[in-house]
Amino acid sequence: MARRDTLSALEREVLSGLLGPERAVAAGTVLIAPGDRPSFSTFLVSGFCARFSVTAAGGRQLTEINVAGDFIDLHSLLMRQMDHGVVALADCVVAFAPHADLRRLTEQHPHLGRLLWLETVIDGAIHRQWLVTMGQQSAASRLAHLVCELYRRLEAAGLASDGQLKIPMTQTDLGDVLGLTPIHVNRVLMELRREGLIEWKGTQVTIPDWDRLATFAEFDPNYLRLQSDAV
Amino acid sequence: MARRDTLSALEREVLSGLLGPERAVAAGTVLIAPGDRPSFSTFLVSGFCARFSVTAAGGRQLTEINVAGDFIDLHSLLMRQMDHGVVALADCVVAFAPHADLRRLTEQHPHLGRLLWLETVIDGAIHRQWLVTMGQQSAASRLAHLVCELYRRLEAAGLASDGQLKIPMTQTDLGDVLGLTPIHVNRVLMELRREGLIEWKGTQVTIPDWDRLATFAEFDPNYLRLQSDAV
DNA sequence: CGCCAATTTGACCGGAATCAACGCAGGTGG
DNA sequence: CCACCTGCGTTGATTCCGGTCAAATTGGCG
Repeated sequence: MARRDTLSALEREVLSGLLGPERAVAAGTVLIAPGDRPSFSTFLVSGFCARFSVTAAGGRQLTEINVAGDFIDLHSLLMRQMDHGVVALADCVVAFAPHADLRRLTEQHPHLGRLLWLETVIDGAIHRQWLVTMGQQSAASRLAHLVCELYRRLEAAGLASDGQLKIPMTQTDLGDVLGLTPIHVNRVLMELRREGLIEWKGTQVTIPDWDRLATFAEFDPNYLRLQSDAV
Repeated sequence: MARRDTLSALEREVLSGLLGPERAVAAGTVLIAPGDRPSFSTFLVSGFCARFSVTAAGGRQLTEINVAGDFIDLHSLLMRQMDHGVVALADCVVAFAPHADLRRLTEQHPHLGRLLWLETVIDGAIHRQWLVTMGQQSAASRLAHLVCELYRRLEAAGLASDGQLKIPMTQTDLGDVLGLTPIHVNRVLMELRREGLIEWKGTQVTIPDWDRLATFAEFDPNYLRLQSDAV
């Protein structure tokens, strides 16, 4: 969160005192089920997880990917009952921040409170951008856009550089993000490989030419608000 | 906002002091352009407007519909530069709340601040639900789902009842919400009419059998958080 | 080695886009 | 009053992206 605005020493101390002990979580675990009423918010220390909703037909839609450094259900402080679930896509380490402490923080440290608010607002901006890609872009552009977004976010977290990133997701997971069948994800991925836009082997992904991929994906990082911006 | 939690007399007074004079806005006006850095947030007194993004190919995606009683760019208090625009779909009346006043409010009245925060969090929940319908549902279900959402939200605002609501949107607008061409919106709408799920004449929409429509749309109003819930 | 999950490939199908008209109302001006 | 225009809604013919069904291949791991 420190990358969004400068923090005082006191503020840093308050933040670090917020989180309880760390806990390891295996890939595939449902961290929070839809309909839950958690009394704490979950901070993702490391790993990959995703917000999901399930439809009557059994389909699963992932609505956001969370990476190390994200609060994954901060909004449950305000919206008591979860409208979606959170699943670990890879092995994760998480830590919990009790809602009571978070609420006290917002009252005693308004600036930190605004930073937390900003985090939830950025989640909304990510959702909006995904809506734009879902409604207006081809399957290939959508996949490329997702890779661009993950690269920039992982880079900001110090987990990606030199066009290299790890995406610990199966093609089925990707389909659940993009609203595609895993078969079609595969076809589209092969197409991106043929075009030389992307290399993808296991979880290791390489972007040989960022500008070409970003252009193809119509990716504009503005919505991620990765630069510092006084709040 | 009063419908989300009970407010004290003082809080009601603070809220009502927040808004400047009202201003009428004609249908089609772009209230806020993408990239703007507004110094105030806009409250929609009456009318219909929508958040939108534009793609390189000239496509327009609407990412949320706003109805009377909504703050339409509250998040610009935190996220300075707009990641999207806001357009009036019908004639509207709006009023402005300066960011400076909003910020002071959050510091002096934490409970009201949390209610404002909740409003932005609900925007996120609406975005997530739209992502689910975009990724997992047919065009017909998506259109039905949109009608269900608008009905419940207009009902909460006292603007719909008895299965009757006004939706002042063209089929092109609907296509920009659903990610469809206006031609296909028309075909899908005719299908819903044939099935007796919906009547639609001009802006006047009738839902003859709510349960049947809600089932068809897989609509669960939970995400709208229309009931009161202490924050 | 054998199992199981994930990936890859192929044949075929269907929903939505595209292109092209046509109908219909409200408004405007001669 | 009627000719004309314009935006919106409706319909049809055709194309194509992505889904479905089925199966083969790869690869990690006990």
